[in-house]
Amino acid sequence: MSNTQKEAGTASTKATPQRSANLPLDTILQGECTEVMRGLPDASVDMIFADPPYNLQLKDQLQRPDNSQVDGVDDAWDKFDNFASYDSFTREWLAQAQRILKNTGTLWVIGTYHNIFRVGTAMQDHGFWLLNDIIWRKTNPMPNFRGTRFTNAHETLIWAAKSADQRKYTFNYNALKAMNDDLQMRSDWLIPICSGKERLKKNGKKAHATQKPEALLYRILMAASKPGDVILDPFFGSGTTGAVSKKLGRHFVGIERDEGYIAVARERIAATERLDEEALGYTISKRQAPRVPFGQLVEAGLIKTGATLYDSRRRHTARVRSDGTLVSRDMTGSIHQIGAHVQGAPACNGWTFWHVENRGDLVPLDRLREEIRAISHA
Amino acid sequence: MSNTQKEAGTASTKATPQRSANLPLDTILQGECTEVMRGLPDASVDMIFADPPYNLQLKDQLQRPDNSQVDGVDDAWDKFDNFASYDSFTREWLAQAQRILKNTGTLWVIGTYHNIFRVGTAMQDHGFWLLNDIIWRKTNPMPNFRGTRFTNAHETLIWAAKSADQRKYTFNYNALKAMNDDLQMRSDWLIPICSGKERLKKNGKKAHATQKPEALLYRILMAASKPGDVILDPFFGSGTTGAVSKKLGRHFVGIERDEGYIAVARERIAATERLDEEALGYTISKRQAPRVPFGQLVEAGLIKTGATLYDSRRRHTARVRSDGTLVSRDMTGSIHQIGAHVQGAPACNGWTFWHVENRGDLVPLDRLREEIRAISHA
DNA sequence: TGACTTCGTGAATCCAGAG
DNA sequence: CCTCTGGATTCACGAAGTC
Repeated sequence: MSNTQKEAGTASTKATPQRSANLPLDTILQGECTEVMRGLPDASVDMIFADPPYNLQLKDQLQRPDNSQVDGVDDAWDKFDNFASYDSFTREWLAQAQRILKNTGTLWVIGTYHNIFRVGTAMQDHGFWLLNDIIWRKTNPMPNFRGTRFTNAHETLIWAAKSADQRKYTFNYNALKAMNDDLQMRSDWLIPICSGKERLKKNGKKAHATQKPEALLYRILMAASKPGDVILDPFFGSGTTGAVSKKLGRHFVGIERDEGYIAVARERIAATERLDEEALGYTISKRQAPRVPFGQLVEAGLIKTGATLYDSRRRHTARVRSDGTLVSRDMTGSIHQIGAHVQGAPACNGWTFWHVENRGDLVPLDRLREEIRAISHA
Repeated sequence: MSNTQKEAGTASTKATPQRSANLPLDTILQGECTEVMRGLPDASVDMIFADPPYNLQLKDQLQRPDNSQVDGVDDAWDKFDNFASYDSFTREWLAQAQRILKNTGTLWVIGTYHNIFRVGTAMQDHGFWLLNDIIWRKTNPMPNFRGTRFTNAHETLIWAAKSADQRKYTFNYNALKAMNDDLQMRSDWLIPICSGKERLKKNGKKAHATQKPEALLYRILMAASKPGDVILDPFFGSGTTGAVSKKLGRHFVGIERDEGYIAVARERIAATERLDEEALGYTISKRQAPRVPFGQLVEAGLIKTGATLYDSRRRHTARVRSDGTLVSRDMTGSIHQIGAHVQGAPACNGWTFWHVENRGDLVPLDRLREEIRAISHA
């Protein structure tokens, strides 16, 4: 720690931020969000979760960029002025977020209709590439007491990659699918609001007005980060991001202005335990598994040269050559090429298309590949 | 019809728009959205539903795992050079929409993450007052075929009043509550996509790439318009807004550029029938229902002078005086005032707070009021 | 007829690595 | 930049065909 950012609880000095060479892990930095972010190194964090102010009472929370006070003028101008200052605030922290994020990293922002449209627009303008907007559906929202509107029963999250050409972001597709009864996870998530024992209290009152449920952060971290990753939360608040990061074996970096919230968050995180390795395990996708060429199955003797392969309905056949290529009636090539060829399809995954016969049953090549992987892993 | 806008099928002339004195009801005006809107009078429509282009930025053809092609939106009307040109397009039609809308009217816009943030920002900048964002959750969305993102399973609607000081907009709270098993309607709506018989075909192919389900428009019109109201749809497309407006006894004004879509929509609307009065009847909002003073219940004998009232947990009591005021230990006043007083609350709805005892059970005053209304209505 | 299977399709910013 | 290739990847619903 060598600059204006300071670890929670230590004294602070106001000075020009100097960029530190590396990140202080699993700590809370006290200070203004944008200012502290300026001190963090380029391309250093794997994921950012941001829960910025929702712009509900802007005058109390924000000032113009030049720190001047917003005057009481007529409503329309006043409103425009508020939006403008909120926008500049948003664009400043987004610019820092984009700089700090690794190329493979993604940004999550949560908000409501008061602010989320402005945040989304700013993200697009900065070149973030939107991947999804996610709807957090609340099982137990506060009703609309006056009967003047619909129950505001959701909040919106925006999930974005660093830029349009960054397509290699972290997304644990299969883990999320597993969490959803083996169906692709959708963009609408049903999660209760934070209440009961999870809700942090201080002197009998809620410690933070907008504490997010851990289940929400759990799903986000499971989806878009890996164990050991560094998660930045520039609006740390009561520390939900830190607590869930610790639970899931991720590192966190929190930024928070309010010393009171920091104290609450530190205590909370200290009381949180990392889940054990078994609980941390998650479904990895085939994409992450080591590549196994088909020829290796022939080499290993799992498939014999000259063996006949069939598709699942025995409508097509091909024979295996010693170099791991296939031959059909009029063509030779890879398992994929021949699979595509016999079907007249533009492409084909030979691993799932072709089968070998075993005591009358057809076994897909994919299963033999799994055996190879299990052996070489052991 | 006296200006550049023209009814569907008639000849058109390009000329400077002159504003017409009144609206051509239940017709489709052919032309560019903003240009045609310039010809419509100020403060003349009760509700606007807008389904603008989403500005999707699709690159290559997408194939399903079975190698079939996805028939994506590649229409010219969805092509914009960049965000700036989409924004100026948006701001132009929004400005007209705001001018044309009655003070009591509301605007609905639908979109996805590709465009909705820009639309929402522009609406706020124009002074529209956002009332809710509504999530249309699709029961049967298209999956993400590549396993690269979450299933994009929803679209977002923004519902807004004309300006922050327009609070007397139309909202049929009770009708919506009745549609939702007597629970307050939430901001997330589960509705299937438009398919099957409802989906309009032309030469065996879908007539419009983005036809909206009638159930969606049904709920919107039930919520935010009254029979006889005028509904404007500046992006009329296949005419879902027109068809549902006719069904529900509303008038529509459609604007559409494409003659082919107009032909489809006209035929569709001609084949649509207005629902009968019984089906049309909906719960009258309590705020619109005739006001029933508490004293009227006393007058009617439903509550006896001197009777004791209780809150639902019998923690507080008050006694009824003959003039319809209540008396607690140290104060007299209306049911609302005394309800607030005994709780130490700033305000209280006495109709739901206070109960009378009936054979040991507590019955809220609200239920007795409903009886009065039923009697006086008959 | 009925149960069962197959096929088509929907507002979609939808691949990664080697050479 | 490019091209080429391996190979990973889908849910709900309606219509039509099959047994």
